[in-house]
Amino acid sequence: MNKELPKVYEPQEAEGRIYQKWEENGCFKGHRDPKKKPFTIVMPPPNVTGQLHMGHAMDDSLQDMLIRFKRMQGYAALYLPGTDHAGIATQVKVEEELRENEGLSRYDLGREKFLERVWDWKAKYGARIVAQQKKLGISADWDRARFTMDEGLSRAVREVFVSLYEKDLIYKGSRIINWCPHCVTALSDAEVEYQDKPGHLWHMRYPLADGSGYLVVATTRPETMMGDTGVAVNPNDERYKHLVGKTCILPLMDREIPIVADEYVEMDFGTGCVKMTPAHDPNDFEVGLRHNLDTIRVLDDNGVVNANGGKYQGMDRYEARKAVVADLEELGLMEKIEPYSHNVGTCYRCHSDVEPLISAQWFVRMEPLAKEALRVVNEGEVKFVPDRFAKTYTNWMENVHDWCISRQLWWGHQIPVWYCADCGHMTVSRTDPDCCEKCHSKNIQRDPDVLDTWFSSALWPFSTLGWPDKNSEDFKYYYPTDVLVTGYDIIFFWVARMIFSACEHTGKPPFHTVFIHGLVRDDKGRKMSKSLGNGIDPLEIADKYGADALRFNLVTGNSPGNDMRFFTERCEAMRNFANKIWNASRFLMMNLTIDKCELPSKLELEDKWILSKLNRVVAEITENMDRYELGVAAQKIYDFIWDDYCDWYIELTKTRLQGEDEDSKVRAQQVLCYVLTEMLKLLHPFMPFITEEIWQALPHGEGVKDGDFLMLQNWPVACDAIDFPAEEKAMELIMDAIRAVRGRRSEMNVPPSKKAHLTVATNEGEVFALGVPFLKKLAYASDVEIVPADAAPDAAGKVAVVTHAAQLFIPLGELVDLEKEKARVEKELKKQSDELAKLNTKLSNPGFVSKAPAHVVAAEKERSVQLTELVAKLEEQLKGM
RNA sequence: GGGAGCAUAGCUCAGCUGGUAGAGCACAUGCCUUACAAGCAUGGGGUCACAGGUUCGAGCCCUGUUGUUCCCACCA
Repeated sequence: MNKELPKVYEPQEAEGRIYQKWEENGCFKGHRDPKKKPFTIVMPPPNVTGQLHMGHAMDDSLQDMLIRFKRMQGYAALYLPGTDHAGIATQVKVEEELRENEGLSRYDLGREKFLERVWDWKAKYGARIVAQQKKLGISADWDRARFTMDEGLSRAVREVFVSLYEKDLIYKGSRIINWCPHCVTALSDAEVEYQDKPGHLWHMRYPLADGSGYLVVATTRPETMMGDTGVAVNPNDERYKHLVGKTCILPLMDREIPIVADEYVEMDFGTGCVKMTPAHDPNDFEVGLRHNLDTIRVLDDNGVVNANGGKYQGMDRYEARKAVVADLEELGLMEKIEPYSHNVGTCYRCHSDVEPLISAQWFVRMEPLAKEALRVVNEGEVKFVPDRFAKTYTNWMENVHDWCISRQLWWGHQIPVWYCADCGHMTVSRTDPDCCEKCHSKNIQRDPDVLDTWFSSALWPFSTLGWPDKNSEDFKYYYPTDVLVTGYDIIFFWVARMIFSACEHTGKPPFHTVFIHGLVRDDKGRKMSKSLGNGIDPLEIADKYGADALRFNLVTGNSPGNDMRFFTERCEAMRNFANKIWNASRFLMMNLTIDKCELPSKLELEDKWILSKLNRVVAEITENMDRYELGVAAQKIYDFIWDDYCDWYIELTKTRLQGEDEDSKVRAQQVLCYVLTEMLKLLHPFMPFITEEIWQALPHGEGVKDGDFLMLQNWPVACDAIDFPAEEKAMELIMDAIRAVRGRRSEMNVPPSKKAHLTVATNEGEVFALGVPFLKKLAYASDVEIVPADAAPDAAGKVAVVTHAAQLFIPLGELVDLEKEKARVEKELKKQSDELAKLNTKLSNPGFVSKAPAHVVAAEKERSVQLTELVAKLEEQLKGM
């Protein structure tokens, strides 16, 4: 009945085949099962702009590990995938393509035709991303894949917009917003990235209108001066008190502007005089409101000086800066120019400098929404893992400004507002109106703008489940979802907005846990980016080392929330690990005569040892998974498989497998098979492909039918029946002896092929009697003689090794350099007696004995006894040399 | 100006509620031991940034210092 595994595991071949099997058999599908508890993860929808990068690979892998774990634990698991229309990002890409291929702009095509192109793009790249995720083994329910501009999701967007408007939580207003002149659209605060850039502080003279001299203003942005409508000073500034209420002449424009006093001005910065440009600076705007200053916009939507800019009209903002500076210098009005580094806002998509300017836009009123969003986090209804990110979240939420949601783009959810040309009324409606709701004029026009792409992402956890359809079975069963997995870089963009949106519209937080991970960086710690060209393609890695190796690499070696560096060599190590399991399984298959996987009733010492260790590792890994310590869990299964199972247990069973005793042989196979099966389950969330492949080839236990899959087997549960602490300890005594003998032989460069007689002097005779075959095989003993500890042979002419439980003697006298040997024993003795001295100091400390927990004291006492014995043995040994 | 992270072996990083410092890679030595040389065995290598404090006991908790990274914030 033994199927043979191919000699080499080829992930390239196996992964696609296995994935297809899973998919064909509906393994990924979420089923609403009233008898089961749901466990739901909504996938953060990747943009349809391009392809999967390493960050996605990590994000998706972590989610897949959680969902596979929960699925095996018997939850009704739903992993809901999808993609995001990604407003600006996608529109810009399609525009670029259009320009490069056809030399056209979107305006050449017109809105409708252009949008057709974007839909084509979406079809192409959306599909590509899904294919890439499948390569990584992502077990999402693809039949339910959603897109943020699907009909249902668009309905949700519309419902949310209108209902917020009705509650006066959405309004239109003219305010200073962040404007990207390159993308030609408004941006929200979150979409501005501040960069420290070197610039200058220009000190410019503004002559006083009464001809009594001039004052000097300092600015980083001289090109906005045409829009100046005042100069402000601090009311307490003795230098300028006499000027307040007077006016000065705006150079180059010859406009008379007032000098006002406002607390906003810092006396000790610059000159203490600040030019006020209310149309192009948020602070100046506020000051302007307080002092009734005019608002003059001097830059148009493309960042070019407009008709208000006098002779600078038509110049780009940077050209205008140069021209203004040059002209002022010529007029002798430039007092000085200082180098000055300052924070410049840039567009998060194209990194052009953002232009603050006054503009009529739509906003979400944040203060009322933030309240509940803060409460659910503060009261623990939503937990962040690691919890320090809760603070990041609350800090932001406490200081959040109104959210600018309108974008001057075409690709996105068009704002459901119609303006009446006759009465000016705004009709805001869930369904497209054909007339003004107030005056019934047919002369209405829809707002051309679309919504911020994050407006629809904010609804993702419930819009994907059927909301606002109140009768949606999916919504009723799966909502709220369970865990949201994402990087810390989009807490503000997305997590925060999902939380307040869900609270407002569904009355519940969208998930109970936010599992935050860090960024994947390159091997030098730099962010992977297109401009640096240092991105590593996850698909290439998966191709070369296997998706399993890639996933394992991404989950181990870093802790939650911290960035990780990506080393290709580590993938190699993980590939080697996969190979290790493969070969261990292959070895087992080669020796397999059983056709059923079940534990025998009679267990040997080494069987109990491995089972007991397995039992503990099951409990620990399960706990680690429950606590989102995926990296720790992965490390533990790695160690267990490699060290305990492969390096020890398989070696320990070889004698039996190759021996004459049929019963013992079969029982060894049974335990090997059982433990391997359990290990495969534990490893499956991390390495789904190879574990499935091996499991399919193994004989199975009760209840497993043909055509079953490992991915749907039950997660192991720890149980007392295979907990054998005493045997585990006993086995370790033998292993200690083996290690000790190996160490001695290795130091003396004795090859394994040279077997030697081994004498074991011990009080644990019974245990060591069981260990004879292991000592023979693994400690290279020709034969083993066990004597009581007090009957230890004379060490003369022998090499002696000492462990806590035994003294071991090997007659290798002629190979030993006696002086070297003596030095070694002396060193060992010193080490051990130092340790013993330290321990005894501790034990003689009354504070320790009385205050430390009893089990700790007991353990230390026990250790002291053992160490005392060990030291005595070593001293004795040294005496005989 | 606020807030947070990090500092542990040559490198990259783990170290869960304080109780004998770990892994991978690299390095050294010996092994083709019939699953695996993508391997096996053995070994070297750490004042856990610094200074205090709490504790019987600190890599872990507290305070401060230094270095470093990041986030937020309207100082022209």
